[in-house]
Amino acid sequence: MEKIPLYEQIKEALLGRLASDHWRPGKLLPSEPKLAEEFDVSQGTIRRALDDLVLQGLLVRHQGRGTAVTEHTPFRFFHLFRDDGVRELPQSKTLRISSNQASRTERDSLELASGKQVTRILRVRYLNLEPKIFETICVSSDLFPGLAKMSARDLPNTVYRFYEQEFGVPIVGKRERLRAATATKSEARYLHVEVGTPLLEIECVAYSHRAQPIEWRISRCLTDEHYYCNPPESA
Amino acid sequence: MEKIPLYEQIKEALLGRLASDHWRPGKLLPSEPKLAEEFDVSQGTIRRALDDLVLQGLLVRHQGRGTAVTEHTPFRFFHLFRDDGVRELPQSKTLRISSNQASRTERDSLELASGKQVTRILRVRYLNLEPKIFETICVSSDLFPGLAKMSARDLPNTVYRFYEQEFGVPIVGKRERLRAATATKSEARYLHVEVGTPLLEIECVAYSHRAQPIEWRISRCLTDEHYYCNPPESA
DNA sequence: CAGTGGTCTAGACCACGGA
DNA sequence: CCGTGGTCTAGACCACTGG
Repeated sequence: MEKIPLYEQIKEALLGRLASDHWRPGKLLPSEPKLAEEFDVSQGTIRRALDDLVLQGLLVRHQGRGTAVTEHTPFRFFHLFRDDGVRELPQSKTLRISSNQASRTERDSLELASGKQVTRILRVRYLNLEPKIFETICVSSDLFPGLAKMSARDLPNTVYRFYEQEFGVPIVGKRERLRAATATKSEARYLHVEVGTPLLEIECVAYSHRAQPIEWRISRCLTDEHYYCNPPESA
Repeated sequence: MEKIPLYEQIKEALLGRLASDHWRPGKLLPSEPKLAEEFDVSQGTIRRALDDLVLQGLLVRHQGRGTAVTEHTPFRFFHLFRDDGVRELPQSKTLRISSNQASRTERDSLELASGKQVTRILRVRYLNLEPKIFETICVSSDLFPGLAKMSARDLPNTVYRFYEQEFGVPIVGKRERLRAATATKSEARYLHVEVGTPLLEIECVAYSHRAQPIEWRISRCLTDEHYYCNPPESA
């Protein structure tokens, strides 16, 4: 019936260990010969599986050292660049954390059953000390218990690392949809611009292993001094 | 001194043949054993080189048939989707083709020496019969001789295929920068909207083999019924 | 130095496509 | 049916990292 290649099965098995906190980011995996022995396949087959995961960005190889779980750099999923090409680390100020029943759109994006609760985060992000991004984040309350009761003050700048360390939920990919929009009254106030100023709207679903949607986010960005780049530049 | 892997050298050699019109899109390459014999390496090394080129999107494999040069689908580099997720083929109306000395920005984007000539194309693109994109295209006149003297009527809908077939210049990759903007008076007229309507600006450099920049393009898009997607969806 | 991943080989068997 | 690419093996040698 099934003719799934060995290396695919091994990828699945490794994904399982990555999904559970079996291996933490930065940690070295067993060496290729070890894995080959464990799965009872040749080293070449292990390499094929690892190569795929490296390509997906989940693993990093270092000749002479070993293969490690990728550490999240804050830039990994941040696609805004300053006009001169430099990437800046955004500072975030959380405005509000609240919890409520998921809307239709939220349920669709996060693949939730109707009636489920979501936690929403509202925040402003600063680039070079100026407010540039107005952001709404939405996650399933089930996956992030206690998040709704946190103080806005305690939420870190970059939440993906936080998701992983506090809730054991790794973000490994995302899908973004972009549109042009204009600033609402509230956005205009927070971003220090006039109502109607053009904004770049980034609607984004972040995924964990096996394409499970974790976070739905809408970022509305001032692009007077920055641009969104695809694919991300090296610098 | 040199420690370039064999498969990298082979990739280079194959790229050379792809760049010259040695092999045309859709054409089958020699089989792996043939190539292995020709380059005097093992089949595994050939596979490694081909795998890389497939990953770059230059080649396509078909089990039982062979390895072929990728044919350009009009969608390959078109990232706009209708709100319901469907991709439409844009219709284009060319407004003007002209030739002039390259500006500073154009020289930088296309890596041209100062004083070089460029050919500019101005056009409007339609989605579902409605004008949605106002586009400026800029290419080196040296690479596209005679293009400036063409009639706007004779320019096809999708130019990348045209570049390749008429001028032997294949487009294999691009880099896009996105910003939010507002419609100028001229854009407003062509797109049937009011001045100040928000537009998604896509500034894009298209590359040929070995990262040679070929085309610089600015598309200003109405995103009232469409969105830009990264990464591109399957559908 | 021992152990890691990086490259390369020579072979095997299988799944698929076309004549 | 043969030739194609797809998977898998077992082993070689090299380059790099760390102690």
